[in-house]
Amino acid sequence: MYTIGQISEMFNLPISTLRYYDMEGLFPQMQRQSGIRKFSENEVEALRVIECLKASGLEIKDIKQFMDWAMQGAETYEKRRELFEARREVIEAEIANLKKMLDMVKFKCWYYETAIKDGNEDGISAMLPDKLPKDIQELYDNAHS
Amino acid sequence: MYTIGQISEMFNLPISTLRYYDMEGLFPQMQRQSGIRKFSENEVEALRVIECLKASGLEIKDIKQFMDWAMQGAETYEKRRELFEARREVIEAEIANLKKMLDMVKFKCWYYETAIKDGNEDGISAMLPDKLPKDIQELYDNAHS
DNA sequence: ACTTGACCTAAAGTCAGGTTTATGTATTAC
DNA sequence: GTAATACATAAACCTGACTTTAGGTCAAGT
Repeated sequence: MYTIGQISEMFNLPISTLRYYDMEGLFPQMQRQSGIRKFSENEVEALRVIECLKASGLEIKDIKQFMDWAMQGAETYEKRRELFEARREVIEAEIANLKKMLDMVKFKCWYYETAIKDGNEDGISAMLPDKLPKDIQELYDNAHS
Repeated sequence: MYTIGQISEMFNLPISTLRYYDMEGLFPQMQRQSGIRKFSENEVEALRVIECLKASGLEIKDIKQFMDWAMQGAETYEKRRELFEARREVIEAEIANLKKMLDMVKFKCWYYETAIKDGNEDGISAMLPDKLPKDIQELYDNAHS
């Protein structure tokens, strides 16, 4: 069992955020001891799920919906499975997009390194759009596709 | 040269968002023809950079800062290089985090598939935390590390 | 001529996701 | 006994990133 302060340190989240999540109903199982929140393994796991659903772009109210389903037991297994299947696709798409963004960023790193070396962007401009060094060309093409 | 409507379709962004970006100073080079915005290749590339910096978590005002640097020419190459190096680290960290979240989501997909098959969560509970099927155990361990 | 559609601005409005403030309680440290 | 620390609540406040509204210009089609 943990206090809100301990959980705040464990997850590196402000106490105010944890209380806000609680108010929004994200810890439907949480117990209290004379008014004080008691976070158990149950809530720790809930927080891991919250972070994961948040990372997938889900809104707080939809995370609450999931918590509500979890309280309803076996009859909502299918809904919960569908939710995670959908989040899986969203996260996979997001990773793919970030990889593309990363290639753009890597290209720009090379771009400015080269501009610093040359003192100007003229040499680079002359190589655009398809006469870049092979590995850089790949980054550029991927970032501009 | 493109109109705001064409750019809106190209990037799948609302016209209002493009005008908002312009108001925030993200297209410092943009020309106008009797009041009407003319997006050139320059602005198209700016927008690609905007999307990439946004994806890396940069705020609009910091993207404007970058655009201001770009207007100042060669003297800000180093600042711009440092910015992209920093964004690179942020994006790499974000991809790593999303991969972890993805493992949690995959674990949960298996969890509910199994719960649906079994009609309850008892069998799964009995396998936790370290007697899961090998491939699932890997997902679980990664998601809980 | 007049309607339609695409553009324009300035200003107000919206929304999610917290954070801060003001006030109070309960336990521990000296 | 009193000061510090950690907890509590309700309600107000804040921020970033848009979006909507209200009003206007301008060119093309019928």
